[in-house]
Amino acid sequence: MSRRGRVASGQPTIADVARHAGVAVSTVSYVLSGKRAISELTRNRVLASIRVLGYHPNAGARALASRRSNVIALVLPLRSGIQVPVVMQFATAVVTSARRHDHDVLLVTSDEGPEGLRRVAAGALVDGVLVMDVELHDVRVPLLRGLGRPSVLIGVPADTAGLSCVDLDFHRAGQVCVEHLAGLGHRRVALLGAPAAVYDRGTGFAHRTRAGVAEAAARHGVEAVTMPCEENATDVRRRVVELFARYPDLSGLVVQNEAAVGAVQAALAGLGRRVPHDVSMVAVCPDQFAEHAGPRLTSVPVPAEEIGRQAVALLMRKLAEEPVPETTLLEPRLTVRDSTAPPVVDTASYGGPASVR
Amino acid sequence: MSRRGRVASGQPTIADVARHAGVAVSTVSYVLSGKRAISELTRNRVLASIRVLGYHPNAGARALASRRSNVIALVLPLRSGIQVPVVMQFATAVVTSARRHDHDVLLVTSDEGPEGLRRVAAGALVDGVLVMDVELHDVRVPLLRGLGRPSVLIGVPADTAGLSCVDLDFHRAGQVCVEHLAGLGHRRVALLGAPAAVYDRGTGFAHRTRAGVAEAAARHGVEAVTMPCEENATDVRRRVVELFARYPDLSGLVVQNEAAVGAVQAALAGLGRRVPHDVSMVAVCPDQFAEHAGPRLTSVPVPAEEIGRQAVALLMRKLAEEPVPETTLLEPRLTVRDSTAPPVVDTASYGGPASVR
DNA sequence: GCGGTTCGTCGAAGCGCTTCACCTGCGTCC
DNA sequence: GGACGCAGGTGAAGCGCTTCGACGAACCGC
Repeated sequence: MSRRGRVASGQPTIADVARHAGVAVSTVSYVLSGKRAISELTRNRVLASIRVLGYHPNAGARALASRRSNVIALVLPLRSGIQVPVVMQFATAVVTSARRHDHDVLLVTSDEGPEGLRRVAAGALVDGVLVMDVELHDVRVPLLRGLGRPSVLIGVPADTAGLSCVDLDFHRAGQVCVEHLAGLGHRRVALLGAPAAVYDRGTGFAHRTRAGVAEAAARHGVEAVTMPCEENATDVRRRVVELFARYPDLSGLVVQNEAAVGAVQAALAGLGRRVPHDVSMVAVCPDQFAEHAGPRLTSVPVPAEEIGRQAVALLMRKLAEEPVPETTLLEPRLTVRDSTAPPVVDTASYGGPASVR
Repeated sequence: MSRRGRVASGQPTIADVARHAGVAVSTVSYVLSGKRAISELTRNRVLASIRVLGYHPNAGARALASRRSNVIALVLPLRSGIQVPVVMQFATAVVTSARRHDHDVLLVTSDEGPEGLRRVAAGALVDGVLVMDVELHDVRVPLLRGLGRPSVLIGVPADTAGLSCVDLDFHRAGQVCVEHLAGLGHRRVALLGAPAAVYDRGTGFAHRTRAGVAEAAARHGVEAVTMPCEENATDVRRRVVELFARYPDLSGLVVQNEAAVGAVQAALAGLGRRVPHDVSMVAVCPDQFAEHAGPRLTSVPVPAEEIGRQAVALLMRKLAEEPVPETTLLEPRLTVRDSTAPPVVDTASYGGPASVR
């Protein structure tokens, strides 16, 4: 007796709607799903009843019957060395895109470990999985392969066989930065990278950028050195000082650590090196950030929003059992602003480090 | 025919477990839920079968039958002026705590508007709701009251009747900062607050802090001015310059804007004002941040983790239909570090602004 | 040794939805 | 004009789980 439905939960059920509209339950279902043709007349009656009763389909019942929860899992990294704002951008892009595809997002943190993934996937709580912050040799990768649910990685592991990955082409990003500096005439550049921990655990983007920098440098006859870099002012300062002590002719800097950019600028100022007069600087950071820095930074943004959108789109295609490419790499885009310039060659007009402090 | 179960989804069902263990389906259920006494022997047989078969209960079926999804919604703010790292801390604390209570977390963004809340709540996708970034007169508040599901707010609206709220006691935090400065002997202080947009939309924490600052100042005979403050270096610099131009005797600063702290320091340095010699500064920011700044900052942290944990605990108690208090305010804790000191009174030994630049 | 408990287990009735098989009428095609 | 297809609708069988009532067996007090 369906009076129970109303008594128990307070929410009207599909049966209430059907009764109110004078049609069968299945008809209501078809109106909602659009999986069958329904006459204009009936459809409108049903929709009216839905509105009048304030009906919302019960997610559990729907998931049980259709074997689809319309929820995807987003596995977020919550450990040291991550770029919190960038992660947040990903997350919001993912949620927004997922909603457009009529899906919700379940937040799973990596500190629950792979077990969390298995739990939500095996229990059919989620239809598919989005994994962020993928390492080159990630423990979750074999698990994903045997999960029995579609998944998309944000980031690219060493072996992509049987997976789908989306990311900025960080190799290319590294190249682009160096090419820009080389084109301006710089002959020695340095990459101030992610924190050491990020390299140590083999995070793809850090390694790929480094490789791209090295490769482009070799190709353009530029000397390139790489240094990991923590995010606190103290460490940044030490790194920068060390860098210029060791390589006095260093004139170009690639900073791939948004959180450290401000500290790098401060450290350079402390050394009396002006940007871009004495040293050029290109940052891998969001455009908004680059715009507000002083001077405005030549930068390559990580298109978090675009990546998140693509990742969701790929996952949806996999859920629909359409074929998708294994790897999707987005082309980096370098925007020239005020922090890069040709190096000073005329030592006579050189107003650099020595004259200040 | 339960062969269908295995064929269709690949996952073993509770019926498979029951058959394998030679017991009734209900017995397996009771083993899992612990809602009835089960003999040690039977329990072990069932648990063994579960392990052997790799059984995971189907979330949809469970939700349908039990009217509990074991999922809570976390409504995150994703708009301008928020403190991204703090929000992230909240989120991770919430996810971690929720997992300890055997719940998962569904991410809902505010930009879907109140409709998103209604959707997940009415559809029984979630059992309860956690709302962040609450405004004094939040449109979601009336909605929450009529939602028919338990909710907990992180932040405190103007009218808390019938709600449950958790937050740092920002009023007290404002007081504590001023009391510390007053105790050191400062006679004119300024609050560099959140971005103007945050005040404009009536976000509780910003208004309460301001009120606390004003009140404590009045009580201690201190002059206090307040200025909203954007997060980019340009605006911060302008504000700081303006502040000291208008109030040359200003010697104490309360900065409630983690993202601006670095820029404030830079601006002060630019004006030739040393911290803490010429101006004392207390920040509302995470301890870790305060520790790494130079000089180390006297600060009041927002205990995001603790608040998140409490919020989840409250929500769980509401789900269990236990009574909970309307408002839970956490006492702020001020840690004295190196950025505050008594003001310079001996003008003879004053080596401040005028002598530099 | 006989009612009354308590313990451990079982069977079956849903939970609210989707989907399949089926039915009816109607226009269409040779 | 009979076979056919199709649009539009119905009923009922699950989906995999929880939970209620029932039931036998063991245990209690007297």
